[in-house]
Amino acid sequence: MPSSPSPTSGTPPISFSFTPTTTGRARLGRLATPHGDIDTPQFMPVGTQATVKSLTPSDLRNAGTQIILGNTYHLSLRPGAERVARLGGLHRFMAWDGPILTDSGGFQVFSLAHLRQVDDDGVTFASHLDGSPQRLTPERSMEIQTLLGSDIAMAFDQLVDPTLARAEVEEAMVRTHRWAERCVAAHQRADQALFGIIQGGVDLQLRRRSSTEIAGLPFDGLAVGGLSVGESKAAMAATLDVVAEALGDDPRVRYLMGVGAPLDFFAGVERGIDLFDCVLPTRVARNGQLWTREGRLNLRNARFVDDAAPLDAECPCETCRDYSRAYLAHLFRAEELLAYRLASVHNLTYTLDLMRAIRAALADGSFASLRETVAGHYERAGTKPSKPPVTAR
RNA sequence: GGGUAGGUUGAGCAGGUGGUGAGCUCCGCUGACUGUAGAUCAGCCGUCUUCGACUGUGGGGGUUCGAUUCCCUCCCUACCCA
Repeated sequence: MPSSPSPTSGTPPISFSFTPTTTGRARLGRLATPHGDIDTPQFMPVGTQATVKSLTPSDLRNAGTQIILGNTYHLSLRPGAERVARLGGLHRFMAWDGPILTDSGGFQVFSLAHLRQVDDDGVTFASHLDGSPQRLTPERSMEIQTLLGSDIAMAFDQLVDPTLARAEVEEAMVRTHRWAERCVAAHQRADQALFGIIQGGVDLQLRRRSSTEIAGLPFDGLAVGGLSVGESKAAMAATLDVVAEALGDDPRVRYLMGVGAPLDFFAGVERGIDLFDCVLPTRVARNGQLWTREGRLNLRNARFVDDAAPLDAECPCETCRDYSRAYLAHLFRAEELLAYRLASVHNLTYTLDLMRAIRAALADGSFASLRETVAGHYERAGTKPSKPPVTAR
């Protein structure tokens, strides 16, 4: 059956090389793409609609971004994949000349569950913009991603709530496998990589099976999907362990989709994950939550209105270099647009610096102590007191 | 001086022509956010000993079993006329 040849003929669109480390299954690597190289482990900011919200490509570069994400579903609705292609492709359209990975629309099967119907051939969405029917199939998803011209395309998958009955999780997984074969068959471009996605919820048997199935296809990279959707940290870790075990010494790059909380990086990296993406750093930034070496700060809190200190004294970003917490607190209260940019610049810089620190720690064997340090930051301000004591100042 | 419309919990408003005014929107306080329908959402937002109780409709007085509502008077605001 899927003994089809590699979708690429001649030189592969990407190449990945890595060296193992002394830290669990963690590895240090380098991923070469048509638009540049990426150090791994690496974090990819999410730019769903051809923009990482509130940031320019130059902001992204300054924060240390090496690769970003775009989205099939959103861009096909607006402005339209064919239009993007006519305008020179996604890189040119959004003026980002670094690598781009496009998601397949699979996540919207989950996040827009109330707006779609799934069948074995594909998914019909009621557009969240105007309600018009929109059909997404593995073939159309491949076509859209080709039109967008990303460096890395993702297979079209179905993810489900892992707490559903096993039969439902399995059904979505099996469907994902069939779609994966169709994506491989439909994917034509030689200069675009294609990653497969492992599903199976938090059922370890299903995950093992899915890992083997997806790894059996000629994908350029392997992704773990369907996690960080509400399951426990322990369940995510156990699932990643099983996947890592099943993949064995498979040399392809490994991508954990949708994970981006500081401590989650450590859990992924030590289980062999090379790539992460997440909306979390940028989304929470826009909502006033800043990640710092003092933990999570909610800049909307009254305690910051007179705070002349920078967000994070050790952070090199523009926000921390030039502005005070009091100023940011003011911007958030006044709903000034600059708040969103300055906050996003910081959280992204923080996140990418953390990934860099993780790579350095892997290189010198200090991963465990780095994790302890970061955990300390978030234990203080990150854990929510169930009932805060009456505070007197 | 005369007239009109008003004075409701920080602000702005609903409501209320005799029988529970704590209802809304801002502001404010707190929390959430993990392949982005979210620069969004949720809770709280008079006081207290907070599964309840109390106070409160500009001030004062009157009628009434009962007044935010009716009557008298005073004060304040906006506008109109002198």
